[in-house]
Amino acid sequence: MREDKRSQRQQQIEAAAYEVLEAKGYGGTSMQSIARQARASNETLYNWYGDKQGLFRALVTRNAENVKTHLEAALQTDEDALSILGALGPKLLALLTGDRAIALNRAAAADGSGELGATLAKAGRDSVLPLLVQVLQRARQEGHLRFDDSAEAVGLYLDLLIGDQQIRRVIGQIPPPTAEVCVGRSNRAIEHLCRLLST
Amino acid sequence: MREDKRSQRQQQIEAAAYEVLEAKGYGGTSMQSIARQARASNETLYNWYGDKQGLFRALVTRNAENVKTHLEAALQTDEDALSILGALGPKLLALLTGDRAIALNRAAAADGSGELGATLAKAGRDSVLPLLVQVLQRARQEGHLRFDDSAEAVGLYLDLLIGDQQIRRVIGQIPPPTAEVCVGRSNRAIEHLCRLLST
DNA sequence: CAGAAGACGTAACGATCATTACGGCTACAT
DNA sequence: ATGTAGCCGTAATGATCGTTACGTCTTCTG
Repeated sequence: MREDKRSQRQQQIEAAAYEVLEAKGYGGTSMQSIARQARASNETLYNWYGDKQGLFRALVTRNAENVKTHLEAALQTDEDALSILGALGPKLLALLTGDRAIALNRAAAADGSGELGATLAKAGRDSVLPLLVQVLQRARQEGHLRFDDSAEAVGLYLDLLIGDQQIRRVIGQIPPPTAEVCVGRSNRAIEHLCRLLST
Repeated sequence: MREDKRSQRQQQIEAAAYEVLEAKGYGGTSMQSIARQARASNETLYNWYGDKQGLFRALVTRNAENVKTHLEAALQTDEDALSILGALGPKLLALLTGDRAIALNRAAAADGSGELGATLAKAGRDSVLPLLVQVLQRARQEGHLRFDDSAEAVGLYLDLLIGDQQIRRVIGQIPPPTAEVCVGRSNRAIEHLCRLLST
């Protein structure tokens, strides 16, 4: 129960960090502002996360876990592989272009050392890609797709699904996509993928 | 000749800004470090650009002009539209994922106000898109492509050509693509575009 | 050649930030 | 109950940054 309270408090702190981050950007987010927003102490933040990068590293890894969990849940069906993709796509796109993920990408972009970016990539892409490979290979097994290189097929799918939506979100050019837009892009991606990887 | 020297000096200062920016990231780039790198005075920087955002706004707009100029040059041929696209694609991809453009995108991501991002989008995408629309419509006129919505066709082309290369570059996940990679992605994009927009 | 304009180097000012430190308070353990 | 560990609020430290100011020097103008 001691651990319970602590993990609950950490969630509050990390939620506060997201609030400040989404409102002020990475440069405008100070440890003191996070502490103030969470009604926590500066000392606690440093005791728990070490330093500022440590806090954001925690945000990145926890967010990646969330994404992976959501996607794995969508995978636990016995449906047709393309149907799985139809459910997975909008969710993945919404997660990758949501306020949280975009805020983290902005933080990684602002981080000169590149460590946050590496963490973001390792925790995010490297955990999502295998799941997609699984789905596409299942689609191939079911005869819906034909390809030799799994990585290339996944890359093509991601290009079609995500495209430049993430970078445009990161520089503030477009608002978060609506659920309808996510579904639309996902359907378009599947349709095009089938057309390109059939014969 | 007075203007000559000044514009030359501005180029040196902006080159110095890029050097610091690419080395230290937006957060780590101070006006004083730029002045030091350019062996210029702080006062000069502020007299010429107003403030820090003004300097980066100048970088963004000048870079966009460069991109537009390069692409318009590639357009001034009488070749087949798809051949033009074959020459345009690698160049566009190389420009959008080059060190300069990526550094600017990082700056826009770190800028809390979103003004840099808006400038980057307006000067970049809004000036490049019409050129691509022109090429694709020419390809349609020549019978190579079939589509109703020009904007959608260009969007599809950009998704296939650029995909998530820009965002992955921005967070430091991948190095600048080689010329061969640019040509490869461009050819793949054209091939897929033809397959998707033919019948 | 005299004078003005502008650029340079340096320094200063006020603000903010990451990080550390400290005294008071709460909650759990013994 | 009493002690203790951990958290809160506040503040201090040292550094950096954006921005402004100033005296000097170069360079062009008349």
